[in-house]
Amino acid sequence: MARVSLKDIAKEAGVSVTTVSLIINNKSQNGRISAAVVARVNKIIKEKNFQPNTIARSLRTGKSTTIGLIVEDISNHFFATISKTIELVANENGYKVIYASTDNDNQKARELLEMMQLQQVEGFIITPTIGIKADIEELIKQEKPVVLFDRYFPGLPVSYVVLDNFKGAYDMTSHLVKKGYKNIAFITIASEMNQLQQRLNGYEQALNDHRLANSASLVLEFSYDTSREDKLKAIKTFLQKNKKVDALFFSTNYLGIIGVEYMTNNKLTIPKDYGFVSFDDHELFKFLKPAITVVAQPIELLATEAIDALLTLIKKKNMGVIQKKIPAKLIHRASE
Amino acid sequence: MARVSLKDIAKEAGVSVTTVSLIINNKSQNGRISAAVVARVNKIIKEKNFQPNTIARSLRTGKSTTIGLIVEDISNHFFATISKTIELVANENGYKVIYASTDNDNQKARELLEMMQLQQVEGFIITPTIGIKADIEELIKQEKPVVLFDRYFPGLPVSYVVLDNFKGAYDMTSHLVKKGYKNIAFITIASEMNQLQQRLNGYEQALNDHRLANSASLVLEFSYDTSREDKLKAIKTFLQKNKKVDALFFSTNYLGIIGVEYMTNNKLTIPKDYGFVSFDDHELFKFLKPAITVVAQPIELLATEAIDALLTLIKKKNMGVIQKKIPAKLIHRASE
DNA sequence: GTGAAAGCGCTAACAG
DNA sequence: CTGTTAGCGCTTTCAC
Repeated sequence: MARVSLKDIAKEAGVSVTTVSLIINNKSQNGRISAAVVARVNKIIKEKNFQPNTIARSLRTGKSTTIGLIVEDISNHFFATISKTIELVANENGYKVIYASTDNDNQKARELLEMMQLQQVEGFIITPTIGIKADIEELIKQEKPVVLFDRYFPGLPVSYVVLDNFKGAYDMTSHLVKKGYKNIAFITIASEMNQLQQRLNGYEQALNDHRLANSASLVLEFSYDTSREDKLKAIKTFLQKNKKVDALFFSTNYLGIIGVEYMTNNKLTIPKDYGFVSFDDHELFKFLKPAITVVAQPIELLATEAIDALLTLIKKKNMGVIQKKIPAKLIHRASE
Repeated sequence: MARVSLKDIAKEAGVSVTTVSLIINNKSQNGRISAAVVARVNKIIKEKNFQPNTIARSLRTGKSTTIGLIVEDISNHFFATISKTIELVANENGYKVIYASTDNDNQKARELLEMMQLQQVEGFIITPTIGIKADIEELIKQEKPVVLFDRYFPGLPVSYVVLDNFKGAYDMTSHLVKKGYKNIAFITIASEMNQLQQRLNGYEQALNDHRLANSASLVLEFSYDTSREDKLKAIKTFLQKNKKVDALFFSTNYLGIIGVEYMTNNKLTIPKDYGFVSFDDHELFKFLKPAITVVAQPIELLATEAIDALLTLIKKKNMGVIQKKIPAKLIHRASE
């Protein structure tokens, strides 16, 4: 059951390899090849179960029909779901996807980029780490199709598909204000990554627009590597110092989960003691009683926008720049 | 900045392509090439930033250094985590991985298999659906390295790495018996998939061995597509009919979660009203008060065993069969 | 309408 | 120690 090659088919059919190649690539159109030959060749292809060798074809055409997907962490629900959609759409369009996780490590990100270029991927979808800006610029210079995902480098003329973090935080904060909360605390991570920064901005802007005091003390910032226990303690201290706080807005779901833990530990109830909302949805938030109101990312949409953008970049060689901010979705439940 | 080829390097260095090829493949060993030449060529390679074209190499050698990973659903935490480890180990060994999800659909599984063969993957790790047994057999006949994952076809001489579901359920049930529970209910899905079947078997065997009545009525079986609401109702009916039940053993985590919901809805407390354990761990189980005791899958271990198995199958052409059942891990928390 | 032949970039006999 | 050369399987130009 050795692999049959195009040549075998040609021999069997008594035609040249050219003819067979034209037929399998549907270039037999405009009457180039006689219908009879097409039929005969196709029959033999079926019989012998011939499948063109993708690698040879790639070598010849210079296209690998492979795209590279680099995410922060594929084992994370958000990225896993994203990947699934991307893979699906890519497959539908005849592309394979090879993927890898950076774990937010610049060095690893760079290595992965290199590995994928070696593999001659035709384009990239990348969740960039802070340190690979230069590498991305290099990619662009080489006219490789690239779309950044989840975060981007403001100012860089590179395509991206990200959530509109500012507006998401802005809307949720406004919602809280309208509900009557007067002292909304924002609990976040101090991060160079612009998504979190923009969530903070959205929160502050909303407070300003509603003429509520935007005292810095209502923002609690952790550093990235603060332990769970320390966060719990910090929340306690923060809340004891700021007794007027009546609502808690967590900037990510894993922070929100710690918040939930704080509430249970201290026998506090939602929303009686504090209005409680979080950025990013999570299984747990739906499950809790009361369920937690969140500003959620439209995961499917983000994924299709990203892969669509990449596919159009690959198709049209004119290398435009596609930059999209996708609106977040407020999901009202019962925690505020 | 056009790609430089091996030929360019050879010309630049004033040597033949063979020499360069030998050098980049580290076959310059046993004194074949003079150290001086090696140094010179390497220098030029660095300068020109030459990277061998993987596709050409694949075409020539017949090896794609790509493996295919087919899981049930990459957006599921279990498979996502598995994938991450597999990808990591594969990369370390110079392999790329292309992946896809079957969503438990036979047709889709078959298409993915075909797509990946087209891509000339060197081996497969597959979470099989019920209906692709024949396709797997075909793969084996063609001597393609294959390792089945998570489930397998008993009797088929195909490599696999799966959890020891029987023993996991057996041990948990025994543990419950030893704790003094007399009427342990087992809540599961009626499925053709042998993992769940074996969990049930483990439960029943343990009861028999401990000479506890194994009346069929202590097993509650849902069909795969029963809705959440219907499951909740069915649990209620079941428990009303079987008042003596004192412990609940759920056969998967998503069933366990519904179980938790049932408990909260009905103001039942764990473990006072019912001892409560589940197969498969979950974020929620760790978080709850009391936290739920589970029999967990050692995810990392399963993944490394699977990729290791595949890699050794690829390496040694003698096509052995590697079949492993990995022991599950009882995680004692406070729910029983 | 169809075929001959070149060549994508690389590896590996084989020759010297 | 190093070079010549024949392909891997396919697409594509050009010729008939």
